[in-house]
Amino acid sequence: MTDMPSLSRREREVMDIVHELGSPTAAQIRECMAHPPTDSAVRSVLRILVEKGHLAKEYEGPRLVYSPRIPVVRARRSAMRHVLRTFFGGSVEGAVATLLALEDGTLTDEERARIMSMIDRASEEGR
Amino acid sequence: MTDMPSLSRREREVMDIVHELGSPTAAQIRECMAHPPTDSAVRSVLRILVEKGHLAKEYEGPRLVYSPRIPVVRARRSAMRHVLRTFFGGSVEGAVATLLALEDGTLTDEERARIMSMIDRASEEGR
DNA sequence: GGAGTGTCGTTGAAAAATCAACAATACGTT
DNA sequence: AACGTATTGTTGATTTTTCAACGACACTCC
Repeated sequence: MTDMPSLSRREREVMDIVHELGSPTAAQIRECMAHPPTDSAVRSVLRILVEKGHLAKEYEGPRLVYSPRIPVVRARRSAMRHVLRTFFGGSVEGAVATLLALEDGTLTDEERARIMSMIDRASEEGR
Repeated sequence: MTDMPSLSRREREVMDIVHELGSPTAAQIRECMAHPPTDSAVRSVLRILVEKGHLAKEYEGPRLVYSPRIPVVRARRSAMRHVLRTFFGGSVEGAVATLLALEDGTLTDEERARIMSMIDRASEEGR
């Protein structure tokens, strides 16, 4: 059904960076890597990822950029579902708890309000 | 920033399964794999993971089980922080939104209430 | 006892991934 | 034109990963 784990270590690293940056160039991707190999090495990975159908290559003005072929929304859902499953046993409550406790994610009043109303709406639609 | 993933595809798959199951045996791990290789193949990966210090091997009664050496709480935070960063640009609001929208995570009234109060508490403590 | 079954560990060969060297192209500068 | 620099794509060698084949051990059932 959902066969998509076939990404090597470098391939996954690159995919993550592309998701984080949106539509980066090869050079930008390289800059973001933990231990960047040669420029040509990065290009090899990029070529494979395009061949495998995970990345799209297109000219944005003069420069060549790479972007995910799977819609961001779907990728987000998939990633979130995965951590929910493997680290929180499917408990949305637990997941939200550690999300809120992350020091780097402080909420503004507006954000808090919007999240509240999201929960309200979710419970109204409650199947 | 000190990210040294250093896990191959199979290694990551096994680590995820161990996190999901808690303290599984080698056989249980194999059962959970998408495309399970031989029993001995699984054991090779397990041995590597113990050598690398990612898994601990111990006897639970008569049987040998494997468990993560990094505390679950820390692993959860780390995993959540990673998806928050790479898929949601650090937006807690966005992350909570897709979390609530996941079809497989339906909330009971109690859960909903607890999440609400968690958010309240978070905003009180908030800077 | 011994034949069958389940768990465990290691070895070595095949397959895949990683990467630097290289070649090709484009574009501006002198 | 000739040179330098930046960006791209490919090849092939090295390293890592993946995995089945084995061997050892414990235990059960006949």
